[in-house]
Amino acid sequence: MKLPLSFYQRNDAVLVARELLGKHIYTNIDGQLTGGVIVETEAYQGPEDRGSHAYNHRKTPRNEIMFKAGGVVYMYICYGIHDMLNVVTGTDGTSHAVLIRAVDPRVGIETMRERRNLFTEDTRLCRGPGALAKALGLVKAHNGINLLEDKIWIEDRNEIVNESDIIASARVGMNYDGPYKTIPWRFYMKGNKNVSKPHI
DNA sequence: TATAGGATAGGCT
DNA sequence: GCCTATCCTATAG
Repeated sequence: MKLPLSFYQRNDAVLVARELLGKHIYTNIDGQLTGGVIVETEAYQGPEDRGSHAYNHRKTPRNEIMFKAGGVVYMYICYGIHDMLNVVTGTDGTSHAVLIRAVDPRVGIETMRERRNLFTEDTRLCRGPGALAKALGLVKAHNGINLLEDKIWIEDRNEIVNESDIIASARVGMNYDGPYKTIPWRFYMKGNKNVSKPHI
């Protein structure tokens, strides 16, 4: 059921990002099981990718986990407020990763609402990378956790995702010029209400 | 050591 | 649609 290490350790983060759509992500944190279906991802691929923290082989205390073999989690804080969840991919020494940007919530919805302070039906529950990390109970301290352990993991439940239901577009928040600003490495499920804005 | 700015989200106009 | 909280990190001096 859990995706095997071989899924993550391919040296093609763009392919992994696409294939993570429709997979089920779970966390078991503070005794609470929460999870849902991944509906939006972004790929960050290699030292040439100007959008990546590992651009130009940059390796710092923050991002060194990106250089590990695939199948572990890379967590970092954005804008001083939001914890971001990434899945490290590729073989040892590469710096590929996939940012999980949105989840269709399925399990432990009450727990996720409490963590998010949303107490009614609200499509914002896991919409956006900061939102889903908070709903799933993930913080920077979870950096480096292996996806084959029992704190956070991803399962293939044999749900078919049609190619025609996948939209590829430019990644969000790329504030610089060059080809990596517009390269279509963001993937999301067409029409899904849990996909973050902007819808381009 | 100092400082600018970020792979965002939520609230307000 | 615009504004900004909030703080860690990367980078320059």
